Parts: sequence; structure tokens; C-alpha cells
Amino acid sequence: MAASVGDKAVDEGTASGGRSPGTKRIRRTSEEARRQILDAAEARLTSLGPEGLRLQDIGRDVGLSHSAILHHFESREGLVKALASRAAEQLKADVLAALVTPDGAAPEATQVMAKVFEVLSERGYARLAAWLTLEQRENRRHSRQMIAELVRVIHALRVEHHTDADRAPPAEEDTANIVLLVATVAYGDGIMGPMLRHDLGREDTAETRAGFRAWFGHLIQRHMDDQFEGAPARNPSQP
Amino acid sequence: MAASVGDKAVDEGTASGGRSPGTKRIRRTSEEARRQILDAAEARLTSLGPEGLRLQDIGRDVGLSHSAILHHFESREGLVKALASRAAEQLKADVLAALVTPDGAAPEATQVMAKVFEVLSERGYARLAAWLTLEQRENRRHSRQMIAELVRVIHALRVEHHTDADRAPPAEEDTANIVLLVATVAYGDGIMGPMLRHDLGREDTAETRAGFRAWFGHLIQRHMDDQFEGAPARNPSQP
DNA sequence: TTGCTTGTTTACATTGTTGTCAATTTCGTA
DNA sequence: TACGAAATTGACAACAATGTAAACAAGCAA
Repeated sequence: MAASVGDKAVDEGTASGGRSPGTKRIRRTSEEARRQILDAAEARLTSLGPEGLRLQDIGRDVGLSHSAILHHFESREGLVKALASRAAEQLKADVLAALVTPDGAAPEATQVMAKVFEVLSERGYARLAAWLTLEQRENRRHSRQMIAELVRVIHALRVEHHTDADRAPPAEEDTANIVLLVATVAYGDGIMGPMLRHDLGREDTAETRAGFRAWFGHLIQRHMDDQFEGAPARNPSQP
Repeated sequence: MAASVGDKAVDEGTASGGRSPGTKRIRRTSEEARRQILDAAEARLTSLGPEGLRLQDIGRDVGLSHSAILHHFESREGLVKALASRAAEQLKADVLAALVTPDGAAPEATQVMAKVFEVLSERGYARLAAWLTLEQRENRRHSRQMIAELVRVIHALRVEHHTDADRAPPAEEDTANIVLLVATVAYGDGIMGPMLRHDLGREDTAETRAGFRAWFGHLIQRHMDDQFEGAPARNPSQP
């Protein structure tokens, strides 16, 4: 995410947000202004939650009056819509990018999974999406496309790698369930993960997060590989 | 969840909510009033999202003025705190109840899992908790106790059922990961499940929800049983 | 330079929400 | 029945947030 929010308590500024008086007003291009505003809004939303999304506050973050924001987005509603739209597009782009390897080879399923987690869980999109979902005002177009694509690509990979002739190839529904599970876990982890880890007595560090992801990854991988027969009863979480 | 919210567009009522004028005012006990108010608030929160939590609206739902709500909960903040507290306690009670079988026998892990899903995902607690988490103002005491208890009980069950002498008993960390995973999925499913299913082209019916849960249950069960060697490569989602 | 476009601001209107307070109703009880 | 405690209300205060309108200024083009 971008835009600093931490400097919150300090500056008074004018009543309607904006830069400190005396300084020259800076004029951005329309796109730049929109980008900055969206960045700040996103930062506020993920760090402070729903209540953090006030036009004056956002304006103060980027050095604009709240009126300028209204000028660029028509209304607060328009800002939220734009925010949802951009987040969905970025999410889609990031995840689908993980499906394309530089050399054109087939991507590893675990790699894709890691990317989904990184974008959704680590980078805060899960919280954003959760909020937008709770407010029931998002646009599911991008997500739908992405999920379908994911199932398609991953299932193709599974079938391709399925060389064992005396066993049935995986059903597409199974792949769909896997994708559904991974997405669900990534969202759930992004939203409630820190709390749950805390409740478990674990710290919420990069290590513990990665540890859980790895354990889960093994679980999925083992299911996908169907290589249950030779696997020892070792615990994958402690190699 | 209780309290109807659907009858929203219709009644005008007085400015500050409450019953339609002319009818006698009814007097509840303090506990009853608090219960009704919390029910209505909970219903609004889960069905309408964060913005649905306005004192006047809640008052209108239960036939009270918003002042009465303030009288019972001091402030809006107090109401939200009480809401969080009660939800957490109910969740804990419901889930822990699933750990105690009527005949004193050990509970089935899948039963417990089903209960967790029912309470968290089906009954709307996940959305509630998610909102409270996004607002970062919940009380984690109950959850912490519950999770620890869950890990303890389930791990005891695993060790007890672990009769296979030539294999290492499951590590407690593995059990913790399982609980973490199930909780994460239950939350994620409750919050984003309907959307994700929709994105997958599935309807969000009791069947599709149950189908996914069953598939996931098998995955977990198979992992816990560690019975990978003899299992055929059948797809558990289509028996 | 002149003039146009448009990002930007200031001041204000409007609306909605929480919170306060005194007055009123209801019910249990002395 | 009368009294008192407590639930409930209605009107109003205080404030915060969105939205509007007119004026200002920064850049670009003729």
C-alpha cells in the first residue's frame, strides 16, 4: 500500500483538510490526483478500518481539500466504487501474472498459491475486499474472471502432470474445490489470521505466517499429488 | 439471529425512532430490553453491514427511541462493546458445547468441525467478528480461551486414537495448525464464501455449502488419520 | 500576452447522528 | 393507594460529514 497515514495526530491544517496555508498550491494531473487519493484511501481503509474513510482525512493525507476529492470522484460513493474497482483489477493482474512464467513453462501450483496469499493476505486486499463485501457494494466482475481462469489453468496443469495411467485423472470439481479452499484460506487468513494466531499463543511474525502457509501448502500439494501411498507419517510443519 | 429488519422502508414513526404514536408504551425489564436491542443490532450488522448500525434504526426495530438505547448502554460505543462481548460468549458456548457429547464419550473431530462451521459461517458470527476486527475494537478473551481448549481436546483425541505403534504420534503443532486452518476456513467461508461460490459459477445453496464443507472435511480427516497408504485415488467430492 | 481549461480552495448549506436532560409513564411494593 | 425506582420519551444541543457554489490559480495554447 502507499501513502503515509501515521502522521495523523499532528497537523491541524485548514478546516477542510488540504495543505498548510502559505505554501503554494500544487497542481497535479487528474490521473495523478486520483492515484494519490486512492492510495491514501486504501491505506486508511486497511490500517484504520471503515471509519477511517473520511474525505477530509484522506484530503489531509495527500494535501488536498475534501472538495478536491469530490471534484475528482463526484461523491464519496464514487470514491468507494473507484477504490473497489482498482483493488479488484490490481488483484486480478497480480494473481494472473503469477500464472505466466517468464520462460513460458507451466507454473508451479504452490507458486501460484504463494502469490495468492501474498496479494490477498499479506498485502491487505483481503481486508479491503472484506469491508467492501460487508458493505455489499463491490463489483465481482474481476474476481469472477480470475477465479475461473485459475481453475482452468490449474486444472490443465493437474491433468498434464497426471502421468499415472492406472489411476483416474482428477475431476474438475476437485480442482474447483481446491481453488475455493485456497481463496477462502487466503481471505480468512488476511482478515482474521493475526487474531487467530494471537489466540493460539503464536506471535504474528513473518515466520509464523509463512510456517502456516507452508504447512497448508503441503496439505494441498499432497492432496493434489495423490501421493499418499509412499508418504511417511512425518509432520510437514517441522522438517 | 433475531429481530426482523426487512420492514425497513415502510414506517415513518417518530423522529427518534420508537413505536408509532398512539400505542401504549411498553415497559420491559432491563435485561429484556438489552437482549432485544442486541438482537436487533446484530441482525442489522450482519444483514446490512457496518452502516446499518444506527441507534435510531435499531430503536425502530425493537420499538424504542434511540434515547432508550443510550440509557441501557451508556453510549454507542458501549452498545458495540456489549455486542462484541455477547457474540464472543455465545460463540464460545456453542462451540465448546460441541466438545461435550451427551454420553460423555469423546466427540468426533468432524462433528466439532461441523459445529464450528455452523456457528461461524452459517449463523453469521463470522461477519460480525470480521466487522469488529476491521474496526479493531473486539475483546479477544473468549476466542483465546476457546481456541486453546479446542487444540487441547482435539489433540488429546488424536493421541488417544493413535494406536499405530510404528508411527510417530502427531505433534501438537500439527493439531494447532489444523485448528487454525479450520477456523480460518470457517471465517473465510462465512465472510467471503457466498461471493467466492458465485465467482465459481456455483449457486450459494445449502447443498453447495455443505458439499464444500464435506470435501474439506475429508481432506482434514484424511490428514489426521494419516491413512494415506491404502486410500484409493478416488475423488472424495463425488462418492 | 491573452484567454481558456481545469485543478483547487474557501465558505457555507444541509443533513444525519450521537448525546443530554427534564418530564412522563409504568410497575412493584410499602 | 401512594410512593419510588427505573424504563421510556420528546425536544433540543452539539458536532461531524457530505455536498454545493463561486472564486482563485496554474498550466497550456493561440
